[in-house]
Amino acid sequence: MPVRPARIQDVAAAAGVSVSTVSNVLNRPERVNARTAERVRDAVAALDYVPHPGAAGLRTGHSSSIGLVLPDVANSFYSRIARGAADAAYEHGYALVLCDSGDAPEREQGYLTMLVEQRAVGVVVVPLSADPTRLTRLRERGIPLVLADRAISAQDGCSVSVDDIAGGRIAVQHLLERGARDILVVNGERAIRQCADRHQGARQAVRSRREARLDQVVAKEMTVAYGVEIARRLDDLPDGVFCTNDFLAAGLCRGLGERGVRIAEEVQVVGYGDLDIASFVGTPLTTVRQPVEELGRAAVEMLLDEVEARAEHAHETRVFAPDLVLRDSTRSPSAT
Amino acid sequence: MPVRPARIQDVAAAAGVSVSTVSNVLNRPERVNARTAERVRDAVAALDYVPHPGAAGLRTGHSSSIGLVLPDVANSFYSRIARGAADAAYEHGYALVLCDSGDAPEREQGYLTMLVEQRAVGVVVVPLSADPTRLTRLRERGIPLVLADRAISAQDGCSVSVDDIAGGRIAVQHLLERGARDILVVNGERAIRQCADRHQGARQAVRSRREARLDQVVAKEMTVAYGVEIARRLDDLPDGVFCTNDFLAAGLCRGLGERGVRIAEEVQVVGYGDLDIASFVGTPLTTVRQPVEELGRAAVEMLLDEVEARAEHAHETRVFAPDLVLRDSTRSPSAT
DNA sequence: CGGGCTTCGAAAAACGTTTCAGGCGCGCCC
DNA sequence: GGGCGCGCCTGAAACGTTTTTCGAAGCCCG
Repeated sequence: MPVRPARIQDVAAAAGVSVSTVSNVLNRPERVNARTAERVRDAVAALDYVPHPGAAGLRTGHSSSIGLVLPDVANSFYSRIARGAADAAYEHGYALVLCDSGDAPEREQGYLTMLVEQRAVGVVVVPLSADPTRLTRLRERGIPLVLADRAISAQDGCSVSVDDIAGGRIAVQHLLERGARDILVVNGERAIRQCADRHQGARQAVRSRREARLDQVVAKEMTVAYGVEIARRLDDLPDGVFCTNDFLAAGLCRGLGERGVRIAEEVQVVGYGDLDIASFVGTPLTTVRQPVEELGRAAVEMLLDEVEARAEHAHETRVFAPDLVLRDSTRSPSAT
Repeated sequence: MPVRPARIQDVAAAAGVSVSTVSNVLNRPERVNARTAERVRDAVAALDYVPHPGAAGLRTGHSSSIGLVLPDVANSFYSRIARGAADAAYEHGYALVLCDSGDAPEREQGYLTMLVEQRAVGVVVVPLSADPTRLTRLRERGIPLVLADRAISAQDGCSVSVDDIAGGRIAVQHLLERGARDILVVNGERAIRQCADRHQGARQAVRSRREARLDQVVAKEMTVAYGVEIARRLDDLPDGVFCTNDFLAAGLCRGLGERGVRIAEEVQVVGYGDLDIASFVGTPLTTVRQPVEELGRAAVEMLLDEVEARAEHAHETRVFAPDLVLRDSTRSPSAT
């Protein structure tokens, strides 16, 4: 039986005080006498009163929900972002509205206008395209915006991302430390920013060692199948391979396995992303781990800082450092 | 420069009509003359007016957000549910509030009260525990509830789930059809409802073939590692194995591989879940696919039916049928 | 030509809060 | 003893809609 929920007025009546006193007890307890406050709180409990944030928001102009727009929650990278964002939002008492644009720009747009309608207090976006003009509507409306996994010009808002250059660098540095000198980068399309960056990091690492050389082969898609294919076609074997994605790495290892090549002993392999597959695969992959949950969490926190500090908030571009997870694919059995 | 958004009043002024007319144009266009309507719409466009659903909700009593409470978005099963739910919510114009309880009952509870506060129009819950008493608060408030992946007594609300008994049955039926007669079920803890159900399905399938027999071994955890372990310990080989989870299946295949057993030819293996790993693994796994996105989508749709139909809505328990994805682990190379 | 009906549009109340401007009583100080 | 300040509380307006009630035209038909 859906009972009509108690309103603040009912509480006021029950406690024998005015509506505004109840409101004060709830929002600025210091303004009200301890004894009265207690009476009010008793009434709240007795009536099981829950405030109506919608009505409050109407008055204050603030809602208590923030938007999270991303291309596909079913993709583990994004769902990890969502996880971190949800955690942070929960801790700060905000509701997180999940907007899955499903790789469709018009849907991304639709979500943005929905968030404008809802008067979302701010939005975290993992944008579909590099072109940020779509986001101007938010900006016009004065809704704070944090971009994730993509840079934004500093005057327009905050952004969070993972340092892919550093990721490429530590991957290849590790290969170098483990003695590899003839290193191959198995990369995705260079048009993808992440791929270009990771390659650039790899080059940086190699540059510090005179005797090392770096090659690159580009896979059309970053899938296991293409990894296998590339392994089959390899003419002379490198002694270290850096795959810019774990799928490629997994495929490469399998392909090399088919050729009788021993991973780690003959060819050391480093992947990227620390996807589930990296640890499940025949020889578990050494790989670059990205603090993705942190990304989501930080995005929300920067957003809320902007929301709450308003005036003295300075836009910030926060870049997270990836690290390396050591597994068997770069650890020959002889080693400890 | 955060411009104060246009209100309905501004639109009315601009169009030279009253506030109520604007409202009517927006909500019940049939009530207003086409010419006036057009003028109003022009004004709306000119002022870039977006209605404030919070204010509307205040008046109508309905909000336009629905809650999705689940244990962990980063888990692919749940994130797929979220995907389906987000799709459905978007199509119906509702905002989906993501509530990740992170396996913590008190947090689940916290989210539920938050949803009550927000006057969510309804909630889809994938509950942490089988005990549904926690959900009574929602019920008391008259907030419709749909349970996902867990049954609910029909008078209390709708629920959606996947038929695990059928899943076990088709898995083992397939093994039988492919000639297996000595079948092993590699299962998880029998306390887990899914595991018990899948095993029951397996038994049903075997019962239809007199000459077939079914064994079971229980893994402490449903991980790749335990799968490997079980394969190593196996005394006499079955000719068909049904693993109630793809991780176990992947591990089992690897373990059997180590022993020189040829998958598919000597032992046919079926997994469960169609996780990413199933297709990436050395011999791609035949596995039971669950229509998880559909689950999420259906949950939201049933919820909205209850919300919108109210009186004539009948609670429903919808059970989805899984199907089989055929891959190499049950297809000997000789076969087509 | 007039009456009733239809069609449109307007005015105003209501939704549940917050907040601002006071107001009331009490104690303190002179 | 009176004025003043302070602590505590109240009344009322405002937030942006929807919806109900009602009035004003215009039309058809007799």
